[in-house]
Amino acid sequence: MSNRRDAVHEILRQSEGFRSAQDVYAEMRAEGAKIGLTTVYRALQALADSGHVDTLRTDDGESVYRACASGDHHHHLVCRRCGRTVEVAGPAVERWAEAVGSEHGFTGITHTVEVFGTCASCSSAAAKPAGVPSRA
Amino acid sequence: MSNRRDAVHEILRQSEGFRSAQDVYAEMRAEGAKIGLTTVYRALQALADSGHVDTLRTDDGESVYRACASGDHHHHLVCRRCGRTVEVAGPAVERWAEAVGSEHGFTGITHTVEVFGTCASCSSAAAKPAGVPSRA
DNA sequence: ACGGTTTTGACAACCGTTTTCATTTGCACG
DNA sequence: CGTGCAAATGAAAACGGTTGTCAAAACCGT
Ligand SMILES: [Zn+2]
Ligand SMILES: [Zn+2]
Ligand SMILES: [Zn+2]
Ligand SMILES: [Zn+2]
Repeated sequence: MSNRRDAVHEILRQSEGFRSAQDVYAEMRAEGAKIGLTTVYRALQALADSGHVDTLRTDDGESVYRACASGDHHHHLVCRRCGRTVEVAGPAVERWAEAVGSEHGFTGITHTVEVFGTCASCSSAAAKPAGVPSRA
Repeated sequence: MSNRRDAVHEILRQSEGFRSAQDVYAEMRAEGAKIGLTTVYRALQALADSGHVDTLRTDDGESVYRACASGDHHHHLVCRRCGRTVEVAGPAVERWAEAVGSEHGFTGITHTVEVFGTCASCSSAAAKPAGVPSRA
């Protein structure tokens, strides 16, 4: 439908990790795109609602978004340094969550699972000189 | 050390689920306690830093806190209706997170895991008349 | 071209949280 | 008891991400 929406989606597709709304907005403006911050927020929300992008909250309360390859339910292993993210499936976790829920009489179980760490290139860069910039 | 800090801690101890800073502040004022919102925020942060309370972010970005019985690492199964929370251990999840991390060359693995659902009393109350208030 | 609908975006309002900073409190020492 | 000093407190202002407002702009079928 919306041209803007696709533009935002495209930015996410070209990104390696999760991006914030302001982040995406800044990049689009830098590229000369004529778009408003409000529209970026709306696009991201729409994409998230329609399940086209995954979203999560950073520790400091910022919402970040990512266009994931898999449309199926999955989780994320994200580098806390550079943001690089890999999608991971966790059948074991899915079962565990379901089990622990019903075990206590809870229904309609959902869960949030995120794994953080320092990726190989970042941890090797850390030991030596200054590393590559951040965000991919 | 601080008298205020303990007072805040106490409120959390008496609570069944996670509470927000403003939430705690409101209750303390209602009880006639003379305390400022700033201090509540500081107390909660200190308690969280020292590991005396667990904290997590709600979907709408609010930080909430809870005084948990177990000092060991654990996760939470929280009723999305009334907020009632039960602490759950998940050795399987711990292992899985660690495995999936190192599998991809990540180090210093940490993780966030929360399980949500509707508790037994809430789901039975939902089917019939109007339910009990919220928060405990 | 034309009315009606949808989308857009500059700007202001929101709201939880953090900072600031002047005041109060707690405590050791004389 | 004073006095001095450092930590704690809290009212109010600043912050920052997000959402709401509303008038202008882009679309679209006719
Ligand atoms: Zn994903
Ligand atoms: Zn899952
Ligand atoms: Zn806990
Ligand atoms: Zn764990």
